Amino acid sequence: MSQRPSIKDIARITGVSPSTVSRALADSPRVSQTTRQRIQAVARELDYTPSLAARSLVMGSSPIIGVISPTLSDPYIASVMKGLEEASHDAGYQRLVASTQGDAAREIEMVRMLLGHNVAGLIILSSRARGAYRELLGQIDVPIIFVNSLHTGEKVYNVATDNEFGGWLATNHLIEQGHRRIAYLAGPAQGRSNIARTAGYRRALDEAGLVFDQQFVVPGDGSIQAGREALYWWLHLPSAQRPSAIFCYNDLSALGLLSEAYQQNVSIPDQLSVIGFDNVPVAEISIPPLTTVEQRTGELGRLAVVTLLNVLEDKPVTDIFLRGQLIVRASVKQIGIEDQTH
Amino acid sequence: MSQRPSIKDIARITGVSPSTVSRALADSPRVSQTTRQRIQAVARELDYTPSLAARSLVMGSSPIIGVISPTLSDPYIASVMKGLEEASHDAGYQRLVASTQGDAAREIEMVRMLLGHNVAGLIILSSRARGAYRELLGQIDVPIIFVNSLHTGEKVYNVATDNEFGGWLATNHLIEQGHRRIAYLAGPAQGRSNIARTAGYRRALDEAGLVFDQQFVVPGDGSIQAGREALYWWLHLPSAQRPSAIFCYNDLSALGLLSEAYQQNVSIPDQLSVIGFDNVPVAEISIPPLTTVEQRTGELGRLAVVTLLNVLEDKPVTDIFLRGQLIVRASVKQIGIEDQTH
DNA sequence: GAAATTAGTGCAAACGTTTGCACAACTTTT
DNA sequence: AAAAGTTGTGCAAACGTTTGCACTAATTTC
Repeated sequence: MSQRPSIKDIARITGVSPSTVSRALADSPRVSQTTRQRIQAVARELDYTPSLAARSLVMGSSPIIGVISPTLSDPYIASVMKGLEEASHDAGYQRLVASTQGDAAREIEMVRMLLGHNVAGLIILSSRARGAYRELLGQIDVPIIFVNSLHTGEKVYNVATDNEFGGWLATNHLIEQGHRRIAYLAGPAQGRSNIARTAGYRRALDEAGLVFDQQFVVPGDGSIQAGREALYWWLHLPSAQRPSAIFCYNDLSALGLLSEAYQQNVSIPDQLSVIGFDNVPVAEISIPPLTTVEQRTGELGRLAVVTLLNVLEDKPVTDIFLRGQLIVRASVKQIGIEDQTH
Repeated sequence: MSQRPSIKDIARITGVSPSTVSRALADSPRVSQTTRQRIQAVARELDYTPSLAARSLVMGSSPIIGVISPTLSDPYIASVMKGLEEASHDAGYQRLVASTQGDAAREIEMVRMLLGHNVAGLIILSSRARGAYRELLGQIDVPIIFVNSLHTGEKVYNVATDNEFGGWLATNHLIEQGHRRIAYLAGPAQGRSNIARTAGYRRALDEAGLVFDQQFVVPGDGSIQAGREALYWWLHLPSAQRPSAIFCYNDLSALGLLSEAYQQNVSIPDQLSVIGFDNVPVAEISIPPLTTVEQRTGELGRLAVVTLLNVLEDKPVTDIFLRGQLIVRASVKQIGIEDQTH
């Protein structure tokens, strides 16, 4: 009641030593069938829960995965978390989750705290702390898995979306649909994923023999608002210079653009084709439904855990780059040759 | 490097006892200025991080809040989490987060695990385990805060959205806009929040002298799909019997309805007014933008932490019921008397 | 039937902290 | 100059486990 029962209480009641209780509860073969059952019965009776603090102290590690994320309120993160949660639970691990609000200093502070808990490993989502790790990484002796941010080091592994490929896939789809004037609504300028998606965009253009035009890269930050502003950018272009299609850094900004287009009576996809990235749940019900490149977020989380577990078990591990598929909906229009010559 | 430095290492280096080191690091006044600084310098030098397991063991509790949630991938939960995270971080607490996939048995398992970690308290979101707690609650000596699910017991407190009020607010708004035939697209039938919103819906009808008609309560589960199906329910009604407005259990199903309406050329709000519940971020960019009742989710999370902290500090605490405001956008149309007489 | 093995159990140390108590060395009070 | 107080430090116990080692008793082997 007031105090949780300990192994000693069980020992006293059953008349054996604490060691025997410990072994019995761990189903050790070194304790007889009968005493084991007696002990387990008493444990159940007392509603015994082991002190994980004590166990962690003596074992030097605990079955907890430390997870660090810049935020918890982003649907992309939420989905990664879900995969993470399922996989870790199945493996008998719990998660200690810390969020950093995108603050690099706080990220490092969190790493230290989690290490103080003897976590078995660390999974870090979309790390914001670039160089800051350099020093720390060497010191840490638990494995670290970075999700969607690339780091190197001993016991450091990566699970990431192949953003370059995704960018290529999206752009290439637009090209295949006949588009020749294709803009890119960018994400956070310094972000790895934005840089990679931009690279994929350029490669697709290059392969199709189209010239890359910096004018067609619209600055943005992945927000709904950025999408809205992109529409005004488009509207203010002389119509002869307007792109016929735009690849958006993410679904959220694509949806913002769609919404504003509707308000301003710009018809999507008739006047402008739009493609997003992520395949968030609501992309399915936008007007028109959004064509996008899926990001296998749940899988990302799941694989991060699998990788971590493999490292812990000394199995061979390699960095993983996940490729998403194109999800074709209705925001991209096929156009003929005549449509694009101005 | 290989082993994290302990308090003993610092003691050895500085030539004092472990006790003194412990006190120095805790900024105890019982240790002299000079030794304190020397010790702290060495600690910083060694990159010392305290073993939280050891501390938790000796102190009998640790600055961790156990959080249990049915899922992590729902935007509503994500937002509550955000408020929770901010408030707890500011108070110097960490969170151990477990999710249950809505499984009551697993929820109880998680409670036990978290207790094994000596958590300072428990915050449980949208609990699915009804009666199952009865027995457990008495045993637990840490405070428990339930968010959006009502429980009673010693050291048990509630922070919840006033769903009855919200249901009333939404329905009343429709009535004020001239609607007389108002449907309700329900959520999970057994869910507390659905029951409360239904009650609010009925009360608003009653107060306006309108008769409640069970035919106008459409079964659903809060999913996008449920919203879609609701539109077909509406379409298949003889037009004379159709409601002019529908209050949806949540935004997600309202958005599903909106999307399907667009596909089927049903004009919202001209043919049907729609109001949601939650005010999720994308409600702002739906077509048309969704009128809804906000749920102050971040606040819910923040208040859960505040309540927990107050209990821990023996301050007086009461259950909290949060009321959200009406967010008027464009999915509800004002209609005159003539429009509703069939 | 003695020797060797096996099965079942207990002892005690260890994990890294915190903290009540004791103690020594000063400093102040009387 | 003795008594009383203050300041800074150390000792040792405690928290709840796990586990190597030792021990006894029963069983098997020769």
